[in-house]
Amino acid sequence: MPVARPDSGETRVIAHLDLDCFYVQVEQRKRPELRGKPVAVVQFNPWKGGGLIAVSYEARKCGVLRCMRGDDAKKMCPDIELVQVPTAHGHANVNYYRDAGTEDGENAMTAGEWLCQSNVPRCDALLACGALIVAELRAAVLAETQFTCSAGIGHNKMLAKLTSSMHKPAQQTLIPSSYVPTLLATIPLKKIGHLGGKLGKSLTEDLGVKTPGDLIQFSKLKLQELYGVNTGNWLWDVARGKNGDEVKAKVLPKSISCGKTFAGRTALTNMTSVMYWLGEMCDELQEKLDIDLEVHNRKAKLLVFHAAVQLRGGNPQPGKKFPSKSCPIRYGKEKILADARILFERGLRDFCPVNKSLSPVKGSSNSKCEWAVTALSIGAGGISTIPTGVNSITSFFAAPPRSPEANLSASSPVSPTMCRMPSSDDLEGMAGFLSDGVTKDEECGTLISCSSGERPSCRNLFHSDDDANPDFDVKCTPSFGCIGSPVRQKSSLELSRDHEIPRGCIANPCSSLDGALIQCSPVEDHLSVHCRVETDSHTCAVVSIDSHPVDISLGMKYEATLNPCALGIETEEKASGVVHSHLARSSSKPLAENVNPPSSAGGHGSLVAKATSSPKLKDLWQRNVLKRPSGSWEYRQDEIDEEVLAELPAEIQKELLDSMKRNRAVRPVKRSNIGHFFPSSSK
DNA sequence: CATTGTGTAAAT
DNA sequence: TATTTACAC
Repeated sequence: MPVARPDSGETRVIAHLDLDCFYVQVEQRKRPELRGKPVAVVQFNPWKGGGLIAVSYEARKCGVLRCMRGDDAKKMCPDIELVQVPTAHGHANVNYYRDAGTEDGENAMTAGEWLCQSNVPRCDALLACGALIVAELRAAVLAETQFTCSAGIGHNKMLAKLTSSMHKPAQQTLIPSSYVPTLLATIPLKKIGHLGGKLGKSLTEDLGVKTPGDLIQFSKLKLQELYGVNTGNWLWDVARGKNGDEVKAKVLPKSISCGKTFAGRTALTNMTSVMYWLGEMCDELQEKLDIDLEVHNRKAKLLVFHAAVQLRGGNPQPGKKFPSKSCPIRYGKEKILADARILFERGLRDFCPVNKSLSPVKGSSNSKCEWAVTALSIGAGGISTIPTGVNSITSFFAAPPRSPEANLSASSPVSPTMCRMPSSDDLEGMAGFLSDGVTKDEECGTLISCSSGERPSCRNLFHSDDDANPDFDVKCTPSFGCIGSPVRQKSSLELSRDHEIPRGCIANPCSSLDGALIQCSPVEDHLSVHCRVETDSHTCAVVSIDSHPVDISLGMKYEATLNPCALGIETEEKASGVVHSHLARSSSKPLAENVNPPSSAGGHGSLVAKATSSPKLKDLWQRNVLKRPSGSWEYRQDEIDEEVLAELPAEIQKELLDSMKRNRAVRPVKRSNIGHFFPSSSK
């Protein structure tokens, strides 16, 4: 069947979704009286009121910026509410509640209006279709989580990311191809990903380039000469709003680390305090590793140590940095601590002037060489799935890694094998896969990819907290095609629950709930939190609670039905217990990696929690998750709201309807399945 | 003294 | 390979 393709190479529709000042929204949901107010979330730090890590839009109007100190924010905006990240604070006042971000921009057009203009090219009409879907998706996110998000819709990742932040909060922006040159000539260069640092600066200094559009005057050759072939080509594309990056799956972290800084007078100047803090961090690291082992069945291979150290006395060579050190990792708090100490001392020997070579006397000061540690960090790298089958036998008999000291003299240790990086072949397979309209996440948002005539699909939201772009002020004009707020805002009206989805270090105990049911189903990537749970049989299970309607609190009793599919067991099993701690890692992974073997008692694995709340939400859940064989959050064309469909021009409506018929005829039953995650096997 | 703490990826 | 550097959120 002949489909008219635009002659431009770019036919993709990519959307980028981004939660608005996410930490603030979490606090506001917990304390509704904070809604509509200037609020900032501060990271714990007694110095000058802590550092701001998220700022509400009301507070931004006063000029409050992320990364200011709490005290300064208070000066600029005396009414600001500063909420501490890790502290549990619980006065639940029922005050007025104002939903943020419901107001549309004055001159914003609806997607339908914009689409009905006569001069809209076909490729941009596709964008508008995507925009309608994204508006629905955002409304669904709001309904399920109470969080607003913003979105950008464009022909590639770069444009989608760029525009997602243009009309925050709670709005979305579509970037038609015709507007790209104007936009690129308008915005600061640093708004483009990877140009926010030194490369962007040198571009401005070397070439006087202030906007991405300024780059267009330089030949590909010139850019290649100055910045290398790869970067040169990339820059040449940037100038034209082109970007070939594919929407890739969010994968599990490949490393886990802990770090702390000791600024100014808090710097550590003796071995005792260094060992104290290293001990804390090693404990924390080991706990994270335990969790990763339980949840993902993975182990790390490498221990990496880094510190920032100042030399006080002697001859502090300017510019010399404390070296990073690494060694094979040995699991266990004490072992990690012992090895970290060795790595630290090894670094000190390299770092300190030779003539002052020191071997710090245990537990005493470092009188021989006056150093001050201003930062410590330890990490575990080379994390990969534990080998199974035959390999597990060999690894069972393999000698565990020795301490780094032992390694000095002994034969070479087992060398850590890093995770294989995707090759270009992989990426090619992925490209075909993606053009089928399957969605994959990236680290800071959800990207939705759909191509003409295919069923657009999307998967759930992943959080990001980057919307600090106060200087980013592009006006919304009709020709720009700004498409205002959630189309289906109404779907949030009947929500009156008080659920909580903590994330990251916001792991406060949540408000109570009764009768929460934890139901098992395969986990996809979501905004999520893991809870360690004690089952009746004293087995530790780790539960991954998803971004679905759910209330979780520490100490909460739960009942769980363990999904045979997710756990690799034959029949359904029951488990119950108490939520025991919040963990601070969001997770996302292909379904297959989520399968854990059952343990001897009770079993453990990743579960999805589901609360029995309002009928409306229950319906949402059932429609969007339970019926999906893979648990993915797929959007079916024939489930697009009729009102949304009606907004489209007749021509597009017809095309959508036809394509639905085709899909039904060709694939009567099949929806998304996990085969999509394995492009290499299908191609 | 003071943009923390994490994490990825590529260069060297 | 080990370490450093750059970048992002």
